[in-house]
Amino acid sequence: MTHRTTSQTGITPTDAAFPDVPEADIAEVRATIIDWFATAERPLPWRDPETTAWAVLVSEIMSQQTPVARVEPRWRAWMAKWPTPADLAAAPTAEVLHSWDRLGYPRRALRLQEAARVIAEERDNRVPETAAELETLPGIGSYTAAAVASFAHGQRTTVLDTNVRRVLIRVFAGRDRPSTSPSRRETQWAEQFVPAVDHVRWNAGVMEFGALVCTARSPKCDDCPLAEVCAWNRSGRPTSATKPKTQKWAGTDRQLRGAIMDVLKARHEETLDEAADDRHDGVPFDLLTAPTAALDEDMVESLGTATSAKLRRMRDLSANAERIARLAGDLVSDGLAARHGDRLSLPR
DNA sequence: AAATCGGGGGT
DNA sequence: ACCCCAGATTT
Repeated sequence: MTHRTTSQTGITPTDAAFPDVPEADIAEVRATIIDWFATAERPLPWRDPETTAWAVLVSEIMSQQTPVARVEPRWRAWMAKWPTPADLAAAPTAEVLHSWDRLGYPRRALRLQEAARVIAEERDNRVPETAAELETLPGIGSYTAAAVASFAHGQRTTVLDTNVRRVLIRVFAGRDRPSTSPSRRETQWAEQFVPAVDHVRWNAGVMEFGALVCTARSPKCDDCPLAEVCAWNRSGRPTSATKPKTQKWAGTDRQLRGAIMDVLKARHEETLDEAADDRHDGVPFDLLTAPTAALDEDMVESLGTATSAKLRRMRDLSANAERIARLAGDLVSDGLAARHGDRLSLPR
């Protein structure tokens, strides 16, 4: 017998991992979440009706893998400095990275500026409105594209971040946490929960609910308005297998790059100071007096895909890069250099 | 599918 | 110490 259960549309096949859900349950959860959101919503500045689409986009990029509470002050300063895509597009990359400071994943700052340049130069400084168009921009994947299309443009999209995935998996599938990354099947499954109307408030509300109530670590099930409907709660909140261990920090490429960034950002500040004083005559060229343009290249080189092999290449090919590598090595000498001699080869 | 990419704060 | 955070991109 081959009869598989199908959803009411007859289009989406289902399995035990992503089961069919009665329409009555979906309706109840939608209403509960939207009502809860109306009373519990955090007053995040990018939710202000006056906020531009570009400002929403910036908030989403900054929020990738970064707690919203940490993003908020940084977003305010960033938007005050570069209010439009054209403003960011015209900024020196060194200044962009310096302003990004320690938000983490500095490659996001580079992609954001690349996206700003595309929008400014090819799209008349206007943020695309559809998720498909947004996803063609650098640094914008499926989540960010859906979020910007929904929150900035009111489009009906399926916003599937870590919060939404956790809520849906618990409430409708009875498991404690989603897989590492969403499958195509999961995305299709999640689409059915997005209502035809109020989809923006659903998207924002279910995300907020995951951030404030249905949290990963200590979910507030005792005070949860979905406790009676939630499949996970009803089945006793079983826990699944442990996730793979998180990557080490000490002694890795990431730590070295962080040290390099610290050096370069400090030198960048000194460069700006000296430029203001107009007294860098006769000072030999080194990292302390390198012009901003040179720092641009070096800072970019030290980011993202710069592997330890690449750093070795930098040291060999560029006198300036050699100084950077040496400075970075000095900075972490107690850790990396001590364990690996004078090489910048690092453990994985 | 698995690796890689930062940094900080909560537990 | 370990886990998690409004993920994206490369291998």
